Amino acid sequence: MRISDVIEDFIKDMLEDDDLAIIQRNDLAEHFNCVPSQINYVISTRFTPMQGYYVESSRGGGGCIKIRKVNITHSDYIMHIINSIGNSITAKELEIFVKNFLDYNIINEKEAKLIKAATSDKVLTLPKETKDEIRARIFKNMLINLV
Amino acid sequence: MRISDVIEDFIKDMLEDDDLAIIQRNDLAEHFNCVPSQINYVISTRFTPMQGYYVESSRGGGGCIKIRKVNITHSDYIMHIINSIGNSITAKELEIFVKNFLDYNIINEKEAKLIKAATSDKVLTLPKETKDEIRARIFKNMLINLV
DNA sequence: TACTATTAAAAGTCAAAGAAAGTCAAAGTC
DNA sequence: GACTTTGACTTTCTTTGACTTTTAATAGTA
Repeated sequence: MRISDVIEDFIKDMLEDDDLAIIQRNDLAEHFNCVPSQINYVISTRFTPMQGYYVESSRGGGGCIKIRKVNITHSDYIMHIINSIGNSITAKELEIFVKNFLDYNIINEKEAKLIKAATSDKVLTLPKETKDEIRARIFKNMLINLV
Repeated sequence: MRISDVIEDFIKDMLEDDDLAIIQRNDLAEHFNCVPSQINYVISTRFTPMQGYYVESSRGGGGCIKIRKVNITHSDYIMHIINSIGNSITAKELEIFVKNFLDYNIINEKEAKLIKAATSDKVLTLPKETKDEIRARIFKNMLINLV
């Protein structure tokens, strides 16, 4: 079994007990006898937002990595939408999605406002193509966090 | 838990009871078994005016440090923050603001998540400078929509 | 008593050392 | 060829401590 898989399982076991796993990168690396950056590798390949995890970390003395499992419930619809969005989206297209979410009570008015605020054309002062790409990234990431 | 966090919590607990906390640097340092300048570090990173605190101090015999929590309305607070943000902000700086909004119940967990999701480094795949600028624009626009 | 000088008790500053985590590309595996 | 492992190097944040500055308290003096 690959070391990455072992570490993955270890963290997932932690998340069984509690839906917040707090690890210290160096300790964990030492525990599994691997280099610290291996932990980064595991996290970046197995604990991505798309896979339903939310990761935070802090450096410096006492620093650590916090991994949360985001609860997947009425999320199938959202996941479906996320998957259907390519790597680029216009403000108009996005608005239609948001309207649908509102209709289906997946989000409330305030959340709708926030999404539009974060993705509006006014705010993303970038060349057209980059703009639509960044907008897609922002939108998807916000949606994942609504799951 | 880091000693800085413990001290931060200790002072914030004091501020729960009364919105003026008076401490003596050396006593506090001794109480937490750290060097006195650690207290300065905590104050300068966690009790800044930007974070809604007002700090006064006096030296010499009987000297002390007084920390006040400044209480303004939510919308004033948000406007104040918006005005204080330049045209560029890092993810870390933004996170501190969001943490404070949460502490003051200006936003809820879900909204905090949305803000972070929309402004995270991972999402804004742009050169450092542009990234911080776009982040500031997104953040401000989201905040305006919270007022 | 009032005024000055001294002392000691605070708090402030700043940079070095230490403790994490992050990045990225080369090397290794399957 | 794609995924994994490794390690050197970077960045960020915290802790520590030596040194500085300010000022209340106290002692000394006219």
